[in-house]
Amino acid sequence: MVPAGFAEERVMEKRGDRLRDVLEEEILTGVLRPGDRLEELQLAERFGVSRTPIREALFQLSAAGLIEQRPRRGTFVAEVGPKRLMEMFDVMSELEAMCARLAARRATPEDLAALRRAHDGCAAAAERGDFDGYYYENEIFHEKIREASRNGFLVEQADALQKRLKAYRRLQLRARDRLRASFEEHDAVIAAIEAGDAEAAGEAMRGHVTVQGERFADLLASLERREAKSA
Amino acid sequence: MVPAGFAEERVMEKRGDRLRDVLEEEILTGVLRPGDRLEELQLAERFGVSRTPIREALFQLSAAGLIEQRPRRGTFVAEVGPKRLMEMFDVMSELEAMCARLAARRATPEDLAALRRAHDGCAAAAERGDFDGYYYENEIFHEKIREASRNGFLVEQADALQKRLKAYRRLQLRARDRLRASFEEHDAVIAAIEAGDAEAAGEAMRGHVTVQGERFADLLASLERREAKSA
DNA sequence: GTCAATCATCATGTATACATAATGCCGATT
DNA sequence: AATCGGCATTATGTATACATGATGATTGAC
Repeated sequence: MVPAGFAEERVMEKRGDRLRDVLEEEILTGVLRPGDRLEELQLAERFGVSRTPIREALFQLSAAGLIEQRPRRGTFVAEVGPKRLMEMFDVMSELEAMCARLAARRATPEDLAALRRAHDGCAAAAERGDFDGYYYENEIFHEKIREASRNGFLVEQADALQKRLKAYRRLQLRARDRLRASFEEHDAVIAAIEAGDAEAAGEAMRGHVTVQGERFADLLASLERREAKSA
Repeated sequence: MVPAGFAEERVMEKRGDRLRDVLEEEILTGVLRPGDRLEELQLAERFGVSRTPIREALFQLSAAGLIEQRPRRGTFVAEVGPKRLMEMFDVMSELEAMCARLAARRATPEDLAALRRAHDGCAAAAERGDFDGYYYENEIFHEKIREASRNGFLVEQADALQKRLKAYRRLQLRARDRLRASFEEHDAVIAAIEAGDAEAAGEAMRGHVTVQGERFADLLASLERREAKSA
């Protein structure tokens, strides 16, 4: 029987956990690209460890959906087609909408202040046409809304799914008008949350995420068509 | 590079996968109860394998949220408190509501027929006051709605979360009136889906799942209070 | 020259051996 | 008597050795 309550115990991290973080980062940033093979021996040599912790890391990434393990065949960075990407964004939209609805009902004054700061950060980045900056501030904005939902489990789920989708961010179109449109959508969301209008907040957020997903999926589809033609 | 399309390849299952299934079943059915310790050596001996595939199984269960691994300390069947259980049911409600909404829009005639059959199964079980039977038919009903959403990713997420919650089903109250109330809620859901009213279907489903979650959480809270008192 | 079957190669799956940190016992000290 | 600290124990973390199935290259038949 394990004691019911365990506060902040500083726990030694396993090698596998650190390796997972490194590999995850490389997948999310595109150093490792969808379809790439991950060979255990090669990774073991690269990191100077045995295969055992490597396998642990791979299992964790596989469970997170970032890689795909095919027994006896090897493991590969997950490839997501347009159809599935759309499905994932549909769910993401819903989770984010739920966060926004709950945030509208439960956000504390501190939550609202943090949210407003993040929004201002987006504004500044949009103003100067700073795409990378906007991307960064945008993540904070969404994160603050999630936190304001005051549902820890929901936050975990949303974060996990966002990670899976993040690997496809490099498909993002860098259109100036999209930057402004995104910001205006944020504006509608934050206004609804501050007004305590849960339904409006949810709807605004759903639309905001969905349009982003559609753009990704369209672009991905066109890329795949091009590849198919050239192959 | 992995081939883009891989049809039905019969793949050999790993031992770890089979072990995961066995342990999962034992957790979901309550043979292994929240807080129970899982010792690798002991499990290895029990199943007649080495620790390696046992560890694989544990990693998978850990990722699924069914167990908790604390480095150097051991692994335990996950314990979920009332607060977190409520959070999880809130998310479950939302996912199921989303399934219902999508089902109302996209269900094929075959989907609707299967759904109706499942509903009739529930009716029969409720009629004869068969709690176990209703539980079984109820699962099919929900599963059919999920399938009718035609969003494979959503179905996966909903299934995964349902598994995590399933471990708490033994808390279910066996009240006859709850059986009838549940059935009537189902009736509202299926009516809205058949009518193609997405919003109504979603709302009906949300309420249906939420009320169930509240009952679980209340019961769990009362159990924990009792334990705390006796300790 | 093409195709298919056989076999060598190698990455993955599994077992075992070794390393190390957490746990609990026991005795010494206050 | 109670508490602290050291030591033995043991389960987990890691490395290595062995087993096995997938891959593809070679060879032979047509």
